[in-house]
Amino acid sequence: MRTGTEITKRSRGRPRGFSTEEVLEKVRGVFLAKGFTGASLDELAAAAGLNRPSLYAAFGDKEQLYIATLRFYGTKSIEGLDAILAGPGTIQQRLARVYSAAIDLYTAPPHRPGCMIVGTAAVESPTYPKIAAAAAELLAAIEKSLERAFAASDLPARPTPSARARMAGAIMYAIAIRARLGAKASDLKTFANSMVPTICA
Amino acid sequence: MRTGTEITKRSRGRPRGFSTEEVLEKVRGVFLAKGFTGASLDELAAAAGLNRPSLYAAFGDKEQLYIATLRFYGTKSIEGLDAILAGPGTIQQRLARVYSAAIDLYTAPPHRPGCMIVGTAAVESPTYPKIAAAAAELLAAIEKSLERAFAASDLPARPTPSARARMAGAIMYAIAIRARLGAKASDLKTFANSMVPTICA
DNA sequence: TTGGTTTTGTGCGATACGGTACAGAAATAC
DNA sequence: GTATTTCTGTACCGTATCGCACAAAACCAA
Repeated sequence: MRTGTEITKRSRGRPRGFSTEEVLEKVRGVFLAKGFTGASLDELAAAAGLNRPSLYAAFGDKEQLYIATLRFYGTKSIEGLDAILAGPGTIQQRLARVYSAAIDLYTAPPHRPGCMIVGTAAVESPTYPKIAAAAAELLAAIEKSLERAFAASDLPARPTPSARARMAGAIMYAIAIRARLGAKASDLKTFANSMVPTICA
Repeated sequence: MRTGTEITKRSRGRPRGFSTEEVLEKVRGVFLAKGFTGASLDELAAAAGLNRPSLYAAFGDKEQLYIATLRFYGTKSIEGLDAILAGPGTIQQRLARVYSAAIDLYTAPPHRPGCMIVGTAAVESPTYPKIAAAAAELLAAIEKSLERAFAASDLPARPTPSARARMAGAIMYAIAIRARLGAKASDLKTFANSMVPTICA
């Protein structure tokens, strides 16, 4: 918890020329396209609009910057997920909306990036345990969010909400993979729509 | 098809001190653990037991070596998949056997590597289109294999065999992701077993 | 104004990387 | 035996990489 952007205003020295969130947002694009290992600090700094030493001073090394970006991305995504699931309509309609929104993000031009967790964090897991832990934590949070929605729905008690959540999550991860490998958005939407009734059976 | 290991025996000059398949098998371990970008030619050559120039002469650059490894891995995997699906038992039993075998491979020590396509090829897709194409081709072949098995089963005509295959594939990819992020084999097997009746409903 | 404090940006250094040239070694063809 | 062809291994090149020193700049407190 070292946010220190809003509250901590009494900075003694020269103030920063950037906001942490803005930097993470810009850097995310590079990490999402190239992955953690494939993204160079030069590219990251250029995308963020600042120099390597500034990046380094603000976030530590590349791994910490990546994890901060991943957490930022994940938190935002889960907020979006919660928002859709808290919206109107049947659980089927809300789940379909979740998939539709995810597919739009996953297949966004020009890179069809898929999901940052599934598409870039997974590959680094054996080498960087901290990345693996952060990614696993985020996937768990995603499934918790889904589980809450299923538990609050009027679906039959079996399968359990957590089993439904694991299944719904699995479908989402598979969509992310196929998007990154080039699948068309329309095919993914057809697939997602065909899965919603099964998940909610 | 440039096998040239068994048939082509009339090599004019000095014979190779290695077999293509052996090298691909050894190199696969490095690519699987580190990914394409993360694996260095030094590591790959050391794992293969030969020097960089020999690797380079035999396979071209790193990308070609990776794609050859991916195709080799994928072809072997699909052969194994076909073999299990052609075995005895109900389609439910055979599908459960497929997942069980996959989970054993995906959670093998020491790295819990998951699947090479899902775990390492996906991240490179935006940067290396040829890798993306090879990976997508392999996933399509996996789903074709599953589709044949469903078509030959006595399951209801709806959902269609191809829809069942996409779903079964999606569950497999999700398992691969979660394995690489550290999920326990037992949890994955529980999940897989819970999905088999749904896929075969 | 003066001193203290933090950020910025240039520039550097050490290393690791992918890829290759080149000479020697091991086999076959004649 | 000699020539030819192919593979092996050392040694190397240019580049890109991560990470950091260091001085100048921008701000606050007194």
